[in-house]
Amino acid sequence: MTRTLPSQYDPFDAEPRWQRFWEEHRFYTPAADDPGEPFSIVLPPPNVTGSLHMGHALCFTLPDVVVRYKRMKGFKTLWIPGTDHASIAVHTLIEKALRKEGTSRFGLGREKFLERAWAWKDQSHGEITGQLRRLGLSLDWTRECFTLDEQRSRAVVTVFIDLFKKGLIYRGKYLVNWCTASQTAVSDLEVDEKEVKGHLWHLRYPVIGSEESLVVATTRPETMLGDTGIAVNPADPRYRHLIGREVLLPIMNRQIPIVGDPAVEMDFGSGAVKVTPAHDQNDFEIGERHHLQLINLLNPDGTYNENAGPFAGQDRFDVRKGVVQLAEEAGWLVKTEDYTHNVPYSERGGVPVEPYLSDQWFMNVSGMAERALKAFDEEQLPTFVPERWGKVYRDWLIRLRPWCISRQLWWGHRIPAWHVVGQSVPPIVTTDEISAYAEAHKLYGPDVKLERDEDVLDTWFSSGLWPFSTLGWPDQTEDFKAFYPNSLMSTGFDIIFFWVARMTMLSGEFTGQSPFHTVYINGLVRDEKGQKMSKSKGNGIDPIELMDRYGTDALRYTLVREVTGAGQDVRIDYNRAKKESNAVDASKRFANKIWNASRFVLMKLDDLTPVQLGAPEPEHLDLPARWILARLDETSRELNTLLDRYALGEAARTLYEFIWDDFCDWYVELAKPRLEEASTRRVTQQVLAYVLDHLLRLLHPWMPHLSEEIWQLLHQPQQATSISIQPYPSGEATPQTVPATFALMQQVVRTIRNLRAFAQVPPLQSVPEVLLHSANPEERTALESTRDYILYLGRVEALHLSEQTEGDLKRVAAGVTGTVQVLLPLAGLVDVEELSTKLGRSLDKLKSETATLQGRLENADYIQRAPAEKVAETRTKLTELEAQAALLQEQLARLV
RNA sequence: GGGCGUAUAACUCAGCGGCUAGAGUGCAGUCCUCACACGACUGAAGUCACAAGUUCGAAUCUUGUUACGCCCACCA
Repeated sequence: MTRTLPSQYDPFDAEPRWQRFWEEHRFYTPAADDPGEPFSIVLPPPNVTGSLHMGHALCFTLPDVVVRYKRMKGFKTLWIPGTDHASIAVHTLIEKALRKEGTSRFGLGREKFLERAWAWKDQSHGEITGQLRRLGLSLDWTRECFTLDEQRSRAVVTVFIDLFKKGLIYRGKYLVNWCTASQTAVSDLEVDEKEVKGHLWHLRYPVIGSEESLVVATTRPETMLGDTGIAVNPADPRYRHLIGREVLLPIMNRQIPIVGDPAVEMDFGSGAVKVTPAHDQNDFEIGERHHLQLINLLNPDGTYNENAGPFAGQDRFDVRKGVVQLAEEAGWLVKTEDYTHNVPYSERGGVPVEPYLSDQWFMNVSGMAERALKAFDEEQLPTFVPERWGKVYRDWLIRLRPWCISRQLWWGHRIPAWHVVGQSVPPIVTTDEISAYAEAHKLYGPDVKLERDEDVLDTWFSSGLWPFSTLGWPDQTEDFKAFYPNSLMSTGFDIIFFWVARMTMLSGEFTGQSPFHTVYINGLVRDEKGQKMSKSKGNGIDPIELMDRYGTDALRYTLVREVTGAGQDVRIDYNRAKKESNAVDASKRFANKIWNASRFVLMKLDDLTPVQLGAPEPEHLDLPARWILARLDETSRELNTLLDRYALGEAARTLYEFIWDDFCDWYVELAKPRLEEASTRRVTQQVLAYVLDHLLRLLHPWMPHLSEEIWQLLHQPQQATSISIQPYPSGEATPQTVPATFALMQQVVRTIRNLRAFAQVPPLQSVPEVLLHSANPEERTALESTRDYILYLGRVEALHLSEQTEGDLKRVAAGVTGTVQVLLPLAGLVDVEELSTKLGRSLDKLKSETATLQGRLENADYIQRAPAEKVAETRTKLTELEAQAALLQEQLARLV
């Protein structure tokens, strides 16, 4: 009885089946006290802003390959999934929706707004977790987290209070990047510079008590209304004498001082700079150094306030026009130049950000950064793969500035601080309102009234705690003890600053160690034109579309296979109209190839499992069996080495070659006749079953569903188990060398096939005989031992082995491989001319090769300096090539 | 202004001191062989961007040049 399987693999049937199976049976849910060395990792939480894109698919599939490998290697493996509340992103989405409905968050109120946000989150979360499952990731869903859930919120509050008590979180009036669209502060990292064609306006301010005047250049003339100083370089001979004097600021008619500051570039513009400390970061710093006044001109919505004199109430862009017009009319506009410069835009709001003076919460991270630097420099923690990203990380840590952690939004972790109404005293920072009042009463008497701070925390505050908050911290849970620190973090290089650095800093502060040992940095996914996929460009490819067409395993395999040097970008060819991708299609065909090879094996096993068949016994093995088993071990060893180095793509390619070239094209073909013969059937079954079993395990990290499907068919397990928890082949059990005779046989077969094609013999037609000539007796013995294989694979009826060339070469197709001459006698005359050309070309190539090698050997330096083994190698090679050339020459000679 | 990456077959990419520089796709030829036409076999296809250097030996290391791409930075 044989099993009948469809001739095409159907991923759409198999994949959801195994995904449910894995989750139901909790193969990926380790207990904290399970035996084994831990291997732990957390999923970089996707934003609940919508659905996943190709970048996610790549970023999550890569670690899944590692995680599945480690689990099979016997590690106690934990991979925790989760999602991120994405404060500003979700907030912006909801506000956009409200605007369409003709209202705003202020019209709706905080409570209703948050209801909307939670509803949005639920929907997006459902979509995302569905996609994560569809990708076949071996996540432990029983431990799923959300950055805004109760336990994670506890971690956030704990950290906030602690850092506040240490004085590392503080509140103050500082210049922040203000997004006038979402009316919140944003961090430096959330600002994108855009090149904009603007103007450089030169304005003249008269120096008081002098005939002189100073010309300043500016790209934002409207800010002159808030100027409180002029700065020049103290080394500048043009202006040195004016330091300490004052100019009269037009429009506002304010007297403002001229100060000397080395930050001023003498070569740029006029060499004199207007200083607006409340509206420019540089100016703010100059202002601090020289105790200049701060005048805020801006309202949160981007209009100018009462400090703007005649321009109060106007929008910032209108004020610019107004000021320029006034300057022109009054004659203090010296000139206007076209000027292309970078303008900071709010990443989320899409409008130019304004440096804005406001009350914000900050985190002083300098101490934490120092600690992270020390861990990196002294212990290589974390270790970056590839290494070069470590430098990027390091440079960033050195230049860190205080982190603005407050956002004037509603969706997020509300800051746990209560302000005392009507009193200018420090806020009370604590866990909840009741304890806030308790403390307030103690400090300020029974009548105080408190108001909770309106702001929420930057999203990255909670993400920064992710490696340990997901393990239950601040509680000292069993999970935390067993699985912290994490073994690996896999993420894109674009968030090394946003995220990786913040995790290492906060982890150092709160857990005393690096949150993870290794950081694996993956590249971007690019589209068919090589452009970065992004929502704004609309060139994203939905991974679901590719999975719908080709199956999950095909997509996974493609993504990983295309990743070569880790951190390199991945380009997916894609025909948008047809929704087709050659690369993914190739992987699908690989999957189908494996399916069919397995189908063949299963049909030939007489319904016996590998266990029932027993392992192949070394003493009964023939050459092909010894060869494929040795190649299996060799491949296993290579895969282990490569995977340990995170060379996931290279490992994928190595396995591909083994499965397709060695197993399918050579071993399975040779197994066919041996299965027909009673005496060799059993051992061949054993080898086929054994190799299939092991190659499936080798394959499992990349193609979990396909490998599981076949493995289950092969083993017919009586109880629920999974290939994903079977040992990964190490290749160390039988470290045999690959038999060289097999390679000789392959060469001869290839040459025969080549000659057949040359003589236009159809693939299925047998040729009556082939003559092999070799002067080497050992080689003849080796060839003799592979006679059957050559006959079968070459479709030859008879093989004549001899020491010397014989026969009429006008009636043969001839070729040479190594030192073996292969002659294929033909029924008719060969096209002598064509054969001569062909052989002549081979000979020319050989001769140039030979010349190269000869030249090398004639070089005394080479003999002296190159390693002896290389020299010996060259000699052997040369002898071989010369013999080959001689054979070819002889053939050619006999042709004419 | 600093820093990084990439340039190899028509296309997408491997190889990163010593194999006759490889794969997949595409192309050409022969075949629907009882696992697979999502397949088998065979073939054609390359000044390894350019230049100089180091080395016995360079696609591979160094320097420079060119082209493309990315990151960081307070020249108003």
